[in-house]
This record gives sequence, structure tokens and C-alpha cells, in this order.
Amino acid sequence: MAKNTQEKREDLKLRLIEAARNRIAADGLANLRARDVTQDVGCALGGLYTVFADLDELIIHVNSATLKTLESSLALAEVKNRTPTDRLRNLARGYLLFAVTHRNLWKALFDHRPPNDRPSPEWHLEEHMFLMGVIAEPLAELQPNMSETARAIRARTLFGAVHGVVSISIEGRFVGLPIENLEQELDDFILTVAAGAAARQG
Amino acid sequence: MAKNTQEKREDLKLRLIEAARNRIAADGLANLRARDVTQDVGCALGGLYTVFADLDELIIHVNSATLKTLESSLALAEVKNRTPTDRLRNLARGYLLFAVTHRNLWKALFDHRPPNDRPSPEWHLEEHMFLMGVIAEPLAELQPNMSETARAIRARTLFGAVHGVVSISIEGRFVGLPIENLEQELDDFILTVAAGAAARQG
DNA sequence: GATAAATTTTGAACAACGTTCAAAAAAATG
DNA sequence: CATTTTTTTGAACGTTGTTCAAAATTTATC
Repeated sequence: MAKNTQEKREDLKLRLIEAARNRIAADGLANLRARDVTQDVGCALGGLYTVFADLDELIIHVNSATLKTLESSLALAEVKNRTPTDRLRNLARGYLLFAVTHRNLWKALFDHRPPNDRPSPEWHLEEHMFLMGVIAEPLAELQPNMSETARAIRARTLFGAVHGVVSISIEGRFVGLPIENLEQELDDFILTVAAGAAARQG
Repeated sequence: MAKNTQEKREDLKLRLIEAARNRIAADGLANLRARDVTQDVGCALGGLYTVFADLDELIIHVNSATLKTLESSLALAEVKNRTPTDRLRNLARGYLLFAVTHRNLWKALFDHRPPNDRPSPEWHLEEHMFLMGVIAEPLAELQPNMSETARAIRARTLFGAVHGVVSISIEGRFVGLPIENLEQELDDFILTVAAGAAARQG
């Protein structure tokens, strides 16, 4: 024990993030309540606002943690010394798997919209960029003769496509399409894009 | 004049939808307020709840109208007697154009999440399905030897991809990428998918 | 057309939020 | 131990969506 003020603040911060994370994972972002998380960690309602500017800032920290978890998952899914196409298939499958197993946390990544007068901080935007880079890098590899800026744009485009497919697969309430079918469908899509990229490249 | 009760109810409904639509278009879904729309149409706050179960139901009607507008736009973008690839390019461009010019209304289509205990009604889900069918039909045409159910799933997948690309293009706050670049990027993507589909088909 | 009954419309009131901030509690200082 | 400073608290505030008894209006009856 014997923590100084700084350490106590940091500790409260971490516990609030953890509590918010659990709440979001269990009930979804839309059901996150300031009163719940403060009660979970055993501090007063106002305590939250001594370490975070508002709820949005807390949510951003939860999303930051989720992005780190996602990146770890994708790092495991990455298999070196494979063709770009195979690496991309693994990444897409890893992305889908993460979205399915951490549905609410994953949804919170995209459902959360910070208020207009308080946009996401730069460091968090960069975390998003990094994710896009990771998942889309192998695909960009399929079209190597491309300028750096064009490649960055293309990476974002391709991430958008993969995310869109995963998103509509998961959020759409089309009944009883099991995970295996989703995987197959996504894999087919990746193969199509890769084949198209290769064809248009050559 | 001389409207009976039924007609007056229907009229109020339409005016509320119109007012909500204008509010969403101007300020975004997140800034829609029951007090604002009721004041706009000149009825009491409670009047809204005499024709709609809650705000969500009103929003669903706005989204329904938006879907109809979108479908009209896409119908104009559709050009018959072209290759499936060209038709798809037109549709994707039309979709992007609609999203850009009706940004807030378009965002509301996907930002709105009905509460768990009150999911979207069946007729509205079917409207979504119809849209997916329209935009993805030409692409399914690229891979004709496919079962009906597989084609339906594929249609949804491809819509998800196009939507994801458009979505990340518009919502991402990457500064100063003008509309022409977005169009070019989306078109490139469509051409890639189409080429891949054709390659894997043959 | 006057009166009563039924219906429609109203908006004050309520509950549930996020957020604030004066006051209480705790810690640091002299 | 007294006093100042810092930290924590939770009652209170402003804004939401929603409700529902009362007021206003329309319809029905004689």
C-alpha cells in the first residue's frame, strides 16, 4: 500500500476502465451508466469526473484497450512466409472471430461517436490507423507499384470493405447463419478481392 | 378541410416525419429532440406519442423515407444494357453520391439502433433487404451458377463491402480528400471485386 | 341547439440520465 | 494539535423521453 495521490488516481482510472469494459461487454455500449461503473469500483459518482473529463473519455480508453486486444488477436492470426492472399485470409478470419467473440466491445469501437466539440484525441485516432494498416497491409502488397499516399488510402478502403462485410454479417439479424458460413463467406470475398487485385495488377 | 379523425392523425404523422427528417438532415440523428419536432409541427409534446409508440418508431419512418429516396437515386444511376460491372460501378457511385449529399440522413440509416425489447418491424427490415438486393444484384450476376440462398447471402456480403468502403471514406476524418478521389477509390475497388469475381468464376 | 358522453389534445409531472460543485472528509503542513 | 490544502463525496441541476390526469374538442342524444 502507501500510495501517493498520483498512484491512487491512476489506480482509480484503471479500475473505472476495467469496470466500464465489463459493463460494455455484458450489456453493450448503449447501456453503460456512470452510476453503474462508479458503484462497481466503489467510488462516488463525481469521482469519475476527477479522472476523466466525461463518459466519452472513459469509453475511449475502453476502446483503446479493445484495440490492443484486437491487435494481439490479429498478431496471432498472422502467419509469416505465406502469400499476401493467405495472410489476408487469416487476418480477415481473425477479425471476424474477434468480432464474434467480443461482440459488444467490438461494436463499441464503431458505435461510439464523441461529441462534435470534443473529438477523439489524436493518439486514439492513430490507434485506429494502426489497425487499418495491419489488416490491410498484405492486400496493399498485392498492388506494390503504388505511391505511399495512394497505398494509405487503399489500405483504408480495404479495411472498410472487410469491416463492412464482417459488420453486416454480425449485425444483420438474418436468422441462423452459423459462424462457419460467415467464415466461408468472408473467405470467399477475400479470395475474390485478392484475385481481382492480382488480375488488375498484372 | 373537414378532415375526420383518421385523416388528421395521418396528417400529424406525416408532418412529424417531415419535421424529424429536416431536423436529422440539419443536425444529425444524435441531436433529434422530441420537443423540437413537436414544436416544429405545432402540436403538444404528448401528441407525438398519440401517433408513434416512441421516438424510435418516428425515426424508423424517417429512415423508411430515406430508403425510398435512396432507391430512387439508385434507379436513376442504374443504366440498363450495360455489363454487370458497369452497372455495379454506377450503383456504387450513386450510393456514394447519396451518402455525401444526404450525409446525416444516410448516417441515420445505420446509426439508429432500436432498443432490444422493441426491434425494428418486419416491413422495415424488408426495406433494407430490398436495398441490398438492388445494389448487389449486378454483382451476383457475375457469378451466376449459384443457389438462390447463396446468392442472397452473397448479395448481403457485397453490399456490406460497398457500404463499408463508402462509410469509412465519409466518416473517417482524413482531411481534405475530395469527392473525386473518393469516387475514384470506390470505382477502383468495384473494378477489383468485379475482376476477381470474373476470374474466380471462369 | 342545448346538454351529455366520448374522444382527442394538452403540458405539467416523472424517472433516468450526465454533469457540476459546495461542502465534508482526509491529508499535509506548521 | 491547529490550520491549511487536497481529495472525495453525493445532493442538486439541466436535459432527456415518456406518461397520464385534466382540459379542450368533437360527437351523440334528445
